[in-house]
Amino acid sequence: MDFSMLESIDRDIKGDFGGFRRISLLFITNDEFKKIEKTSVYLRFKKGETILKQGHAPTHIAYLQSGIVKFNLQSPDSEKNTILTLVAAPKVLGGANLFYKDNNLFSIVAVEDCEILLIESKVFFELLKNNGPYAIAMFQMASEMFKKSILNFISVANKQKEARIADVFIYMMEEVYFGTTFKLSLTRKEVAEFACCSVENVIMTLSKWQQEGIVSIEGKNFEILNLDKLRYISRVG
Amino acid sequence: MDFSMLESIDRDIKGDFGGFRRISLLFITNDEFKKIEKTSVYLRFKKGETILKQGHAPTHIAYLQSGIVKFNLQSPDSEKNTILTLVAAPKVLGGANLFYKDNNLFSIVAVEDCEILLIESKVFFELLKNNGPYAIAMFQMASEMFKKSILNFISVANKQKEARIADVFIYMMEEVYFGTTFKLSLTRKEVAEFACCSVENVIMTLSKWQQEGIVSIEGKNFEILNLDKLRYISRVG
DNA sequence: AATAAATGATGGATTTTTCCATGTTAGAAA
DNA sequence: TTTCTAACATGGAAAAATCCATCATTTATT
Repeated sequence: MDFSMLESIDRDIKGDFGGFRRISLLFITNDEFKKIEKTSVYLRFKKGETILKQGHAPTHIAYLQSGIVKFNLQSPDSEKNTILTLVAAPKVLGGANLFYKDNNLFSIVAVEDCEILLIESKVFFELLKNNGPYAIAMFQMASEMFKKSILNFISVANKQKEARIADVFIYMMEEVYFGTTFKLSLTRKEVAEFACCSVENVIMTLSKWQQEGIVSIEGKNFEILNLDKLRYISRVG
Repeated sequence: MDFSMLESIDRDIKGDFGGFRRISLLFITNDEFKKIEKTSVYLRFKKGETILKQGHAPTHIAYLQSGIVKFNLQSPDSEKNTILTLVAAPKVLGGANLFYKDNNLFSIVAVEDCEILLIESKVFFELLKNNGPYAIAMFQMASEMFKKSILNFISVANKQKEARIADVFIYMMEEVYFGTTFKLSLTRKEVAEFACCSVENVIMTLSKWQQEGIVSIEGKNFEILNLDKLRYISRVG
């Protein structure tokens, strides 16, 4: 069961359902893919727009072709938001929503302009039923995202604020922006929702890091200057 | 996609691979099930024994026929344990481990004596490949457990200690012991690892609840006397 | 351009939580 | 039974994190 080929998908394909078509055609036929194509819509979402909504019936699967989204969880009892994870294109979105048979557990919201392929769940699952390997491949993609949530859970459960904020920035470097220099898509408040702490804590920590020369910050523009130190904080902080 | 029939499995079947056979035969043939049977072992685990170990290759899938297990996560950086969730029989175990292609993300440890069916992953996945609906059903079971972890995550991320401990006891009542009176399988330390707080906090909270008449505690024997109040604490505490 | 609203930033008081020291009790092992 | 170890229990000191008030800056709206 080696699906490592899934990991080296070209990030630059535009239109024509791009990467999703390519992944899918490893498992299903062109005719089968046409069925998906016919009942799918290709949409653009602006920063801030909700793509899939928490609590709604999971009528669609989303394929993120370009852009960045957050998995956003609104707790029923309070007005507090939690960001489960950030995801950069290209990915099959859904995570737990994908195979969870009740209503969507969380919302998926664009934090950068996104190109999204919305696929009807019914059609998609019909294909999965007839194609075990395709189903397993999709499960494994979903499991990867589950793993990210679990790792974030460990971080939140066992580490102190500073280490958690460090984890958030290391994650963004490695999994979202693919580099140490980036224009942050999240507000300080959203970073706090991701690291599960107060906004003040994020701001204070960032100021401190800047003074110590660990990061360079100008508004939304970040550069991680001392990754080793950041990793050290993540470990012992 | 209605798999509601999975939810009404008889809890009292013993031996002969019991419930797992029954679930499986909804999707696969008797001959196919024999393949599983041939390469599987039926084992008993004593309280405290590890069934699947974190970091090991996922060579086996476990079906929990009777007993209670914890999903135990040891953070790599510290000696701290986190209990992701508690699971009572009958269930297909594995959760993320089940479909996650790398090493097991967490350990599965018996907190009560257990009867376990250990199935070779290879054989199991061979069947899933040839049977989409079976694969989907198994993944949905795994997603249920994922949901539990997510709900626990929300609790830990947004609530204070007392509310989290309340959540743990409500969960145990509803999903593990199926009633308000039970002999707790976890030590106070383990409850702390589940609620992500210190042992002292658990002990103090329990004493307080006992004084307020919310619970009755005699060593390991618990009775929830005022569930409404416990739910109230979970909400606003 | 003017105004409003959201975001970013800072310091101190308050609250929450953990850590530490100490002691008791229950259960396992010799 | 005795001894030992782990679990349970409590209180106070120390640390961590949030809350609150205030204000500057940026962004969006009229």
